[in-house]
Amino acid sequence: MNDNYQLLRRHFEELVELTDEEWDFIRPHFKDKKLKKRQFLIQTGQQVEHEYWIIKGLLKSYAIDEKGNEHILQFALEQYWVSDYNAFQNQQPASIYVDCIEDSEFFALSLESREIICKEVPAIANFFRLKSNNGFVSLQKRILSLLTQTAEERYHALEEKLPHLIQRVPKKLIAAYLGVSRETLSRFKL
Amino acid sequence: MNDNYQLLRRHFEELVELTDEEWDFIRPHFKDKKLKKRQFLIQTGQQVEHEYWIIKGLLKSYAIDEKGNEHILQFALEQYWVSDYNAFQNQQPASIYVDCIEDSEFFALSLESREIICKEVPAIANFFRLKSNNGFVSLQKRILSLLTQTAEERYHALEEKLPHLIQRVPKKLIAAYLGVSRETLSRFKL
DNA sequence: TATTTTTTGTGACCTATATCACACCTAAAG
DNA sequence: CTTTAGGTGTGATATAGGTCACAAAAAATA
Repeated sequence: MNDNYQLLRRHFEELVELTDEEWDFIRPHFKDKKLKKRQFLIQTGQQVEHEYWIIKGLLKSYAIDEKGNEHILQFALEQYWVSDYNAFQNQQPASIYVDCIEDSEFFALSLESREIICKEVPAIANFFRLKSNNGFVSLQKRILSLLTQTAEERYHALEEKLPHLIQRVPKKLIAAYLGVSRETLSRFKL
Repeated sequence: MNDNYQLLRRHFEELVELTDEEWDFIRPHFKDKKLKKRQFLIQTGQQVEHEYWIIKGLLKSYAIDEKGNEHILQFALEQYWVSDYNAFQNQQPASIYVDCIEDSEFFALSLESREIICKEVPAIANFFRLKSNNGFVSLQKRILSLLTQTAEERYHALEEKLPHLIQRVPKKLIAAYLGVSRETLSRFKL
């Protein structure tokens, strides 16, 4: 339990420095939460009061289109942050789902808590700024991959980037992430 | 000229509050720059020392694939920020191009300047954090549109979001942004 | 104005990927 | 164990969209 907070502190310290006093101030703002496989962290229409840092487990954030097809925005692994950021930041009803692919454990941070710790501890504001910048860059890369690569090339790129993930989740979810049908995905590989 | 700085100040003040002293501190970090149509702001391989706030004009940021096709990441209009953020933040060689679709004018902010003003003026750190969060959310929406919509649906969505833009740039650039060939784009519309 | 370059439309044809249908297999649940 | 629900592979066929080719229109430049 305590170890998990240590993990979180180290996560912050990958990008910024924190004094013990600063850490003591921010630590209580993170609330532990656990969910089992197939349980929802966020559902469309709901208010989104938190963002979550994943201690253990695996989740997916996704939208469902009119035809009922699932389209995955993000696979969220250990040490990742996840939420419906549009809903969270702009305090609007959620427009995506987030649920657990495996039993998972997180730290929940509310919007008020985030604003408080960002205000009181400039290093944390910087952490979130840098984190968000990195997230922005990752999404740009994904957009370029959707614009420039074939589904098969995207599959191989993912295989290279997160080899572990492909073993860990059903192929149909990989397909829903890559933007290709399960059948077509099953026809490439090798 | 002075007016442009006023515009920038107002742009910051859409998200955060600034005192006159804070503004006087940050203002000199923004350097005026102008380019004409077809000139490059950033080219692949170059070091990227600045991000830019657009006072006037229109630019595109894009990648070129092996077949020589252009894929547009962003159209950057007045009041938008643009750079190769991966290259800028991680101080790596640029992997995209940014050039002017129209004669343009910007304020350039160096990475050092950004870090200085973020450190000295917490409101500015917050501004960039919020801005980056919003950018992240926009890119997520674009990814979802690429995953869930047909090219024609994406065209109509863009038409609705930025009607003005469609008049302002050649259709082949709209096609390069939507991820569709110019011929196919020319076949929908109405 | 004349001339070159860029943009746009449209036909003919091709290809990646979607969809539907079914069989098999594996893993969880009773 | 046995049963049920997911997960996976593969054929047959349909379709959105790509590619190539050419001509007309519009815009930039001389």
